[in-house]
Amino acid sequence: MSVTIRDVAKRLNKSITTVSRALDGYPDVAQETRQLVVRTAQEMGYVPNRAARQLRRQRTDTIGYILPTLTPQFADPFFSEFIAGLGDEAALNNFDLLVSTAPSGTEVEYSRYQKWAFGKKVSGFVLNRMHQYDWRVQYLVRQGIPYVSLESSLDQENSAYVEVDSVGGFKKLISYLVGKGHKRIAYIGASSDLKIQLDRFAGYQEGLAGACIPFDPELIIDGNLSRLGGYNASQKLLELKEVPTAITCINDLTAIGVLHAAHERGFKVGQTLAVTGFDGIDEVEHTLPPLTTLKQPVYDIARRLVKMLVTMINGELLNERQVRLQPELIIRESTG
Amino acid sequence: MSVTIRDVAKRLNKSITTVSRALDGYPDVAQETRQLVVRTAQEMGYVPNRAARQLRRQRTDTIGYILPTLTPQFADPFFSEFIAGLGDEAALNNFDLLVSTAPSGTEVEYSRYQKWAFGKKVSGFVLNRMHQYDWRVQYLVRQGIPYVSLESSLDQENSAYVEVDSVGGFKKLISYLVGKGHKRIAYIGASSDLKIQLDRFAGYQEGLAGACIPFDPELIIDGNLSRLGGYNASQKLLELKEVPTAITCINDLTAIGVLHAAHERGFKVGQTLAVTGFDGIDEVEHTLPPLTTLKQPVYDIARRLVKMLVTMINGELLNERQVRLQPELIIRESTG
DNA sequence: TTGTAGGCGTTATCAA
DNA sequence: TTGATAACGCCTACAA
Repeated sequence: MSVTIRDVAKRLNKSITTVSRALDGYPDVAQETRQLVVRTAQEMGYVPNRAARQLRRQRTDTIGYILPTLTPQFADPFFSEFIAGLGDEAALNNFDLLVSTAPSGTEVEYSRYQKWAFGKKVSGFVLNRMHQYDWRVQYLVRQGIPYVSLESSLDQENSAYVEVDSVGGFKKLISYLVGKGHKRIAYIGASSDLKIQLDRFAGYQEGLAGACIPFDPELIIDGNLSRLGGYNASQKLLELKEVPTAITCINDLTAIGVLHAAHERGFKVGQTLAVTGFDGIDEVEHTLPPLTTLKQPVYDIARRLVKMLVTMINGELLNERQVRLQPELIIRESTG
Repeated sequence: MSVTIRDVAKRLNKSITTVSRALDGYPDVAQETRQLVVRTAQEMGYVPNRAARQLRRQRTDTIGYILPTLTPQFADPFFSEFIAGLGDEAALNNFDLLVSTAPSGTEVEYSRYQKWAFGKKVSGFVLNRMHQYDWRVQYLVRQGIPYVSLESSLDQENSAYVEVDSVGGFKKLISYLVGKGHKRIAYIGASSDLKIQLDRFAGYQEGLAGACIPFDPELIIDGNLSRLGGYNASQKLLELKEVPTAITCINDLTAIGVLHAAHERGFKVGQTLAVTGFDGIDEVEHTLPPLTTLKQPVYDIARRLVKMLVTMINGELLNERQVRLQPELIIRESTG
């Protein structure tokens, strides 16, 4: 059995009330008493029992993150960095981080959220991979449970979120490609209810329009956000009678698949074909050739999100509910 | 306020005892009552309060995983897959997964473990990235806290763990390379107190010995397990008067860095230079050229570990405390 | 088969 | 400045 507050109190011949207050830094304890209590507690190795504290305080100091997976075995470096950011910032604020996974948009996902929300296990959620209309937002709003998200959804006006300016970023990217003489620019995206698809695709279209390049639906394919998806999608693009000179991708993973396919078919990426990604995961610094991409500071975003969420949970005022960041265009050899 | 067991009881004009037992599947409640209770609870959206349950039961049904990081911003696909496995299997067993991060071997790491262990927040830990002698094992054994690990350490005879046969795998790999005519085979590893370094390097040495190839210390470098580390380490190897014809790496990330460096220096990987990895992360299926590697089933391993840990926590007998798996040699173009 | 009651370890209210 | 005491929501011996 581990040592409880009662043990400490007994040892000191004090009431548990006093011990509790001394430890929690209430002002109405004698200096002397406080020091004695703190020291003794330390000596005895006392650590408050979380369950008891939570039950009494009616708050858990825990935040939840349910990883949206496409396939069970997925390996996306984006997420390990994201989780590291969440974990670090949570720890810094004396919060715990509860993690689970669930296939996006399924019953399983719903029940996971419900269990944590209703069981009062977490005080708030971090969401990402948002949909244009996202049931998670609607659900949490209805339940009055705090949440923050990476990317916004349209369900709730005043949500707190961090968002990277994908539209602007992609426009910049297209301008850059156009500046290099590209006119036939393809886009490999994802399911159209995903916020990142909407934004990045919009940026793509606006970019083309800005350069007066007509939009060609033949050049748009769904790549499922994965390496394999990019690989397959680009096969089709590279088989067109009129092959594109540039392939832009919704994320880095997709682009990696494209590089693979292009190489197999003998395209010289960076010379006869330009390829770009989005995210800026470490890995694409070392692809062959290194990949031009739009980098978002994933780790910092994760930390920022947690900080915002903690503020909300503590009932404090959030001075900046909507944070908007500019992705950084990193030009590497894949675009010549 | 969310709905409690009391609310359900009141609605049914039953005692909370009956409700509790009906829900937990005790045999001593009437069929009829049970169905009624279950249905009503469902309707009312009742979910047991975890804190209360934990406090009462004196167990947390939570397992902890503290991600060992080298740098804060790290992005290792290995971990996202590992965490997904932990999360899925935990959920399946009605356990929660608490995640944090800490730089390996620091004070911070120690205090994180201590906090979770002492605060009774987790019932057990999953460890990985083991050291030959690992303070975590010693600590947990001393505290009597259940744990399982990916890879073994020497601290405790009878630990429960899952381990991939790195030694055997690497030997097989070396034989394969030797069979292709390689004689000058380099090895990029990591800090020598890591279990994976010990094993994989041992496999490398045994492999050479088996083929009667003398060991050349010039061909051994530390690559820090990262892409950048592999990139830097291979620079040195490729500058030797007598350049190696094959470079084997402790993990896939390292190998990716090597591919990058080799390409920059004009080596044709797969022709004038062979490169191999270890882990079998998805990403290396799409490198240029695709990478020969030893694949371990990360997702399944994670699930298996959780299953073992849960068994231990539940006080049941673990029939197989030491699980040993064979990595699968996947031959791709990077070795010709 | 069902209900009563006590207590898990804390914190908060109130009185001393 | 301190202490007695009552919850928080749940589970479980024990009684009915």
